[in-house]
Amino acid sequence: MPELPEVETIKRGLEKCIVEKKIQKLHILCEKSFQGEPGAVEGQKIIGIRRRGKALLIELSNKLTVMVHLRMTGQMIYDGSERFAAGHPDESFREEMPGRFTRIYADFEDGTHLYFNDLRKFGFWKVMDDLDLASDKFLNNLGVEPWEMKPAAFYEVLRRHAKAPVKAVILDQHNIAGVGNIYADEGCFYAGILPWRECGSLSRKEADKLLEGLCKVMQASIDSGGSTMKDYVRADGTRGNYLEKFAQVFRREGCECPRCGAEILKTRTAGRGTHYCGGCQK
DNA sequence: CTAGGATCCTGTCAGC
DNA sequence: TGCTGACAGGATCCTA
Repeated sequence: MPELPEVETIKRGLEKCIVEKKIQKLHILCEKSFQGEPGAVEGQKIIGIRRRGKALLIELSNKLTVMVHLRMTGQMIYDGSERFAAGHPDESFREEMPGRFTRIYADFEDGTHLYFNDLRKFGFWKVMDDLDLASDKFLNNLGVEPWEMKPAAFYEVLRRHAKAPVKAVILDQHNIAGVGNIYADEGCFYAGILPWRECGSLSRKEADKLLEGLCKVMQASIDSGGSTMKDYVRADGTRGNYLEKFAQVFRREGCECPRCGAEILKTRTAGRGTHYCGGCQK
């Protein structure tokens, strides 16, 4: 599940691989995954890559931007002298490209390729001009990046959604950008808060700690992006390891809590699998 | 305005 | 073995 740190990792990886390269041809293998005219992209040079929340924005020499959203199972794979892949952590990036799950791919002028794989077809590429960008609903309604969120503003958000569970509110991209299921659980664990607590029941101190936790777990994951990337790049297909390295509760049900030793449990909150420690989260 | 559930898609896995 | 249903979880849409 690509969340903010995974998308940032892709951005940093692709910056080194595809900036300054010219797109020769774009292959659309799944119509649903691509919005726009492939012809508007072909012949263009990639001049920069930005990220906003979980969205990747690839800027082209003709002023158009390709917005890429990986949703749940998207992967970006660059195949040059070596292979860089990041996004949804499964093994399909090791396969021959284009593969079973390749929905779009680009041929660069220098003979290298960029593949977009997406098992469940929820992700997309969308060609946009300045007007589209300025009026885009997703981008316009997106909350601020976690590290730009002021503690007072975060507390305000929680007051506004006083009856909703904490986890639902931090997952909502309108409230804060980039948090997904993994970092929502990890942030709640950091703050010692049960994810289904009503937002209105949090003290200012708890709210501050939650915001701090979200920033810290995501920053730690971004900082390890280099090693994650390296793992993905290897031809032997070793899996990226941010979950093993950093997750305290996510997919750890049945394990011992690293903080208090109680058992990590799993339940459902806000319609999602939710991992928590019954011992030290209140 | 908010809260909560259904929806989109496809592969994997548990249970019979 | 082969079927069925639950599950995965980002964002949008719909209803109350």
